Amino acid sequence: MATGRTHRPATRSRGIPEATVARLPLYLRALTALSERSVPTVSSEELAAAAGVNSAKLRKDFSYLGSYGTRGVGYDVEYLVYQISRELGLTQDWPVVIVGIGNLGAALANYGGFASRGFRVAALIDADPAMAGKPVAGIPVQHTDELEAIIRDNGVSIGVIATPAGAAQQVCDRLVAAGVTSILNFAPTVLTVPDGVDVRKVDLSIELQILAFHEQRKAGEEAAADVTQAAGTTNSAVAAKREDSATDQGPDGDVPAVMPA
Amino acid sequence: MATGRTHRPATRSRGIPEATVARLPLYLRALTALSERSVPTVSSEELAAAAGVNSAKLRKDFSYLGSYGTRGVGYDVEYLVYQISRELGLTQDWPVVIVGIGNLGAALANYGGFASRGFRVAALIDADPAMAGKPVAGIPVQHTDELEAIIRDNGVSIGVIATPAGAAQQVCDRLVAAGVTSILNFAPTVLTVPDGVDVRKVDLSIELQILAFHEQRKAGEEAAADVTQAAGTTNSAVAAKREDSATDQGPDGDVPAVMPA
DNA sequence: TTTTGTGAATGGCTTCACAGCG
DNA sequence: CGCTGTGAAGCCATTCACAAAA
Repeated sequence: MATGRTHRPATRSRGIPEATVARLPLYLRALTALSERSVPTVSSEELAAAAGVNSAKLRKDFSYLGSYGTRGVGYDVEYLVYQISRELGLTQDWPVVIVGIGNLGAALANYGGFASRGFRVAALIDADPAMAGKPVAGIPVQHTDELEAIIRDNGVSIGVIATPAGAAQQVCDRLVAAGVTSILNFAPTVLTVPDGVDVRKVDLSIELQILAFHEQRKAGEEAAADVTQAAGTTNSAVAAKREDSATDQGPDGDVPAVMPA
Repeated sequence: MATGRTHRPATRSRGIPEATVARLPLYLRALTALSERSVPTVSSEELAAAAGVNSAKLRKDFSYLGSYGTRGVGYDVEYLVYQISRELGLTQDWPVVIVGIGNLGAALANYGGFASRGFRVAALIDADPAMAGKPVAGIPVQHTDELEAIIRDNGVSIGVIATPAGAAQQVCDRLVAAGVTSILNFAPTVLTVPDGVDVRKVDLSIELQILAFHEQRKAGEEAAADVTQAAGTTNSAVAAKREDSATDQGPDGDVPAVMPA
């Protein structure tokens, strides 16, 4: 952490913790669902349950945004939706390009949640000339040659990389050179970017490996623990309760660690 | 965190920090690349650079696994690959089912990294009867009715949910009831699971929203900061260097927070 | 001399518990 | 009285800096 935070006095204290930022989308989703059911207010307890966090954490998170609740009552759903949307920058709309229209890229292009809150797929880009012009999710694929022009013409600042690992760094460099400052990387590679560019990565095999680690641990403890288990099926039916790790219920979200490298 | 950690004295100290576990796959990938280039040893500095973390963190991480390095020299690549693989449980192979073979499910089925290290797609499952029998990535799709039988017959303990949000909880319940104890969730829903079941989620729109937050902040600071910027293009070409947030280079990975809910 | 392994210091996030407000 | 907002405490992770080993 360097200096920063000198400019813009802002509405309130600047510097929302990263962990909090990572949970805001979760709250927003839960609130949107409540809003659609026309629920007018919600308590920290209820909303926390819907978002899968505990209520103290939620209240602390909201306290960074300001005092938007009413004691003895709870939070106004509509108002909170607006405040969080604004905080996340979703009141404006962000043109996004997806580079690499293979299976995954196509899936992303078709993903509904993309178009919904504040994001708009400005272009699909692929290196395969045979793909050029072919529509995916109603949008014609353009060739990589056009990349720089597309970025500039559309004022794109967020790019999604869904290319094979080998092409990712090169695509990343071109995106950044053309003016992209936020990248969501689905390729299994560590991207190197200049200062001021944010990269987030989504990596299937890493997630699976983390699950495998815990799965293995369960198997080990199960074996060492109760010998109650009859010789039954070969299948590891871990039905027995376990008093291991975290108590917390619901997904805790990620502590993100965005790195303006 | 409850009691736990009574059974199995294990090779060394148990209890590897979650943050460390989340980085092991990253190290493993970097090491595998070195291994393929027949590099015999690597220093913490070099490996850290390849994995995108700093070297002190890497050394501390490895210290939880044991003392696998040689002072003055570094780490033996092959040996480390083996140790980390073993720690992550990748020396055995994990049958995995993917439920929901839409765009995303198909992309996952085709994803190479899946089959590589320790994971095997045991079955593809979809609720659409029209899909049944259709091969995706060389594997015939089976109907949801078969779910329980598939899990049991293949001893599956890891399930991937790629269904629409509305179906996710129901699918999750059936997976868990059939014996699955680890779930990777791509649906934008908070899953409720019994104790002892791990859930990890991958959520595109959350990642984008986090990027939007930082993107918005850049725009704000840019405006307030230098007025140097000529009236030029409408495009927000944030070329200027910034002295904001983290110093660290390379992707920091996620601090995962697996929640045995 | 080089580079690991690790106590100690630091910083951030979560949880607790309760004061304060409606 | 109910529920929010928040200081204080505790926990976990990162970073520092150096002693110890090869």
